[in-house]
Amino acid sequence: MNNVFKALNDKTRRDILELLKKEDLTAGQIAEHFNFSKPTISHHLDLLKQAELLTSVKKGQFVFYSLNTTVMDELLKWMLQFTAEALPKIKPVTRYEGK
Amino acid sequence: MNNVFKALNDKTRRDILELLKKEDLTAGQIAEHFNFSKPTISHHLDLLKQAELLTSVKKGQFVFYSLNTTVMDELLKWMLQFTAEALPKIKPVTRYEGK
DNA sequence: TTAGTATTTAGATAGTTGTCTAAATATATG
DNA sequence: CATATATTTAGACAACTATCTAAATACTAA
Repeated sequence: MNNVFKALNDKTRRDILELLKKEDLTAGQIAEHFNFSKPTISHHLDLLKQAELLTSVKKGQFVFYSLNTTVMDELLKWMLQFTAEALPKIKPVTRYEGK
Repeated sequence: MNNVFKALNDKTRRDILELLKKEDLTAGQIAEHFNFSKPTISHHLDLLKQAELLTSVKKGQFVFYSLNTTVMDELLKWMLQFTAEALPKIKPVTRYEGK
C-alpha cells in the first residue's frame, strides 16, 4: 500500500495512468507524450509497476503497458473510511472549559 | 491535489488521519501515539493541513485537530475513473502481428 | 510578573527522489 | 552476422523530505 501512495505522488505518473485509460501503449508511445528522456519515463513505469498499478507484456521489441484496476479498488476502499458518510455524525464533544 | 498525494505518501501521516476518525485530538495527544518528537509530529500536521485533510482550532493553550472529509471526497472522485467499472470493457485491440 | 505547559519555528543532517547521459540488453531485419 | 530500433540499467547530481535538538511563541496560573 505504501508503494501505491508513493507511485501516485508524482504528476507525471498520474498522467501516465490517465493516458492508459483509453488504450494500452508501448513504453515508447508513452514517452512521446512527455518532455522527459526515455530512461526517466522507464523509471516512472517501473515505480507504477512496483505499485501494481500497471502490468506489462513484452511483444517482440515492444513492451506494452496496461492499467491494473485492482489496486485502485483497494485504495478506494481505504479512502472510503474517511468520507463524510463513513464518519460518525456526532463526534464526542470536545470538552474545553478553559478561558 | 498535488499536496494531497504528497500528504498521503507517509505512513505516519496516514496513521494520524486514522486516529482522528474517532475524535478530535490536540497536537500533544496526537504526538503521544508516536515515537517521534513533537516538532516532527507538528510538521506532519502542518503538511496534512496544507493538503486540507485537517483543520485546526486553537482553544487556550491547546490546538485541536479534526479531519476534513471534503478533500477525501474529491480524491475519491479522481480515483473512481480508474476502477474497473469506469474503464471501457473492451479496449482497442493491440494489433501486433510480429513474431 | 514569573514559572510552567503546549506548540511551532529554525537550522542541521542523513536519506530519498527525479532527472540526465552513457552504456547494456533484447529483438528484428538486411 | 551486422546494423537498427526499443527499452532498461547504471551511475551521477541537485532538490526534496523526515527527523532531530534548541530556541521561540503563546497561553495559564500562582
